[in-house]
Amino acid sequence: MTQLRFHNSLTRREEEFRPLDPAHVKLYVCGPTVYDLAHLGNARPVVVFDVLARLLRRVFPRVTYARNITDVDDKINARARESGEPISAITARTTADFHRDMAALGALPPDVEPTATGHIAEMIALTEKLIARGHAYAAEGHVLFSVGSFPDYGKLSGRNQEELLAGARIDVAPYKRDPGDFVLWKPSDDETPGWDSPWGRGRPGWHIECSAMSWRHLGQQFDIHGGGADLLFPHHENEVAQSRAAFGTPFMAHTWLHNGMLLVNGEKMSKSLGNFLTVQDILAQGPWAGEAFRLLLLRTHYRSALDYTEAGLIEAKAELDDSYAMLGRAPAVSDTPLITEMAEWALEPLVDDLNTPLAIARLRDLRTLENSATVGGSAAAVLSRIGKAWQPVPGQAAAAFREAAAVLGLAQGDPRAWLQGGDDASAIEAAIAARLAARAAKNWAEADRIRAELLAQGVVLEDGPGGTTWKRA
RNA sequence: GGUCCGAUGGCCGAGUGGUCAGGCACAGGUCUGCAAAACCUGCUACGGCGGUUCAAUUCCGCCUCGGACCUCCA
Repeated sequence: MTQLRFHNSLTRREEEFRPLDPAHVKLYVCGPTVYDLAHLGNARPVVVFDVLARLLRRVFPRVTYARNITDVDDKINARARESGEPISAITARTTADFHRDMAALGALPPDVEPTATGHIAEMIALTEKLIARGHAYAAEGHVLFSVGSFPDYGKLSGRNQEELLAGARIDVAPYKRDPGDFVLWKPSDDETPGWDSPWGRGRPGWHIECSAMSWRHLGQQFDIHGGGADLLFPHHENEVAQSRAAFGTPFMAHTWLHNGMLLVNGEKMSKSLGNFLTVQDILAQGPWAGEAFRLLLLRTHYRSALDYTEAGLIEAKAELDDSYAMLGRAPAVSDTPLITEMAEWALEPLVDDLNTPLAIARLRDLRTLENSATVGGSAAAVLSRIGKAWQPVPGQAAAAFREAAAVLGLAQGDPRAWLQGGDDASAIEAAIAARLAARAAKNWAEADRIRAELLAQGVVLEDGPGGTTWKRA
């Protein structure tokens, strides 16, 4: 079995991944708070952990991937007050938008997608456990987690409690015993969503929901917990404290993975800064944009910061154009050990902390191998560089490319649809036929005029030995 | 102020104690009626200063710059 390695935020080291149960791997990722359209930064963990889930499914017999929907939150309440739109309408619409946007980025749905409002009972149960074990206390209608009761608090984010307080930009609520204590449950007035609880009508704090939902769907302890690096503290730190303190366990998730931030113009994209681009903004650029953005995300290692640029998106599109063109040329072939070997080679970098940039580079090598086989040329340079003696016949490297790219969720579409999709193409075909006639008559001026005319319409012609093909620019 | 991360060629972006990343752009070539596409070739980089070492872009220290986090944040 393939040995995966991940950089574990908990230990700050790369380590071998050993599932608690190799027959059933469990993954939890923090999902969106549904009050507004997903921005580019929201998309990064979705795409990154989608690749992780695909990889895990390839390696292990069973994987459960849980990603929550946070549908109770004060930002949602605030949005409802501003707009007058009912909360349930906001969350339902935003959830649907989220699903649509993530599907456009090629992200498969998680196996389970629990909602916070669907797990109020579990949150209350967890809070009761924490009170019973002396890790939480009720005060003025609130229930607070007592960080002083949990010695390991700060271990995940690598800080001690004194440090946390030193530069804290917070007003400490008077009912807190310790400034670091955080809310598990808080009271709701009549205008605010609330549920009956042992502490009166109220609503959960932010962090408790993930502890409750991961517990319900994955158990007290599970393999991997993922999310954005900005969630490391306080969100994940608090989750760990809640879950471990409630269950008396030595860890919550064994491995913690955090994706780096997506920047725009060198600055973190965030709703509070107002400098965010939505996934919709990207998708509006064309039917190619979702997959191009996915490729853009995966061309940078998940733990690094990624500075989004328009030029990068265009470059990603061009790369997909080339890949689909290659796939479109390649003949269909039956499976062979060589195809499997080439695909495995391309995917090999993923086992080392999800090195998608290197896997993509290898995909490009497979593309070159295919092109040299089908279009013509020498594969010697590539084979020499990668130290392989492969001699694929036309179609084989393309098949390996497809198989490997599937794990990245890329290049799975119909090449013809990618290159020639859009409006009715009959006029283009007619123009090409007219040009072929002109060429046959050696009327180069007319042939070139037609070609220029099509180019002005965004149609690029390519004359090959098998005839003239075209694609939209 | 505290904690952490990063700095690679015109741009993007892997990786490594000593032989190659890769892509884009650019230049030349093969092919083509000319192009385009494809293939080939070139473009020999690792922020600064010290240290360890036979050898440092890679390890260590300091510095500079950038970014993230310090209870809204993916």
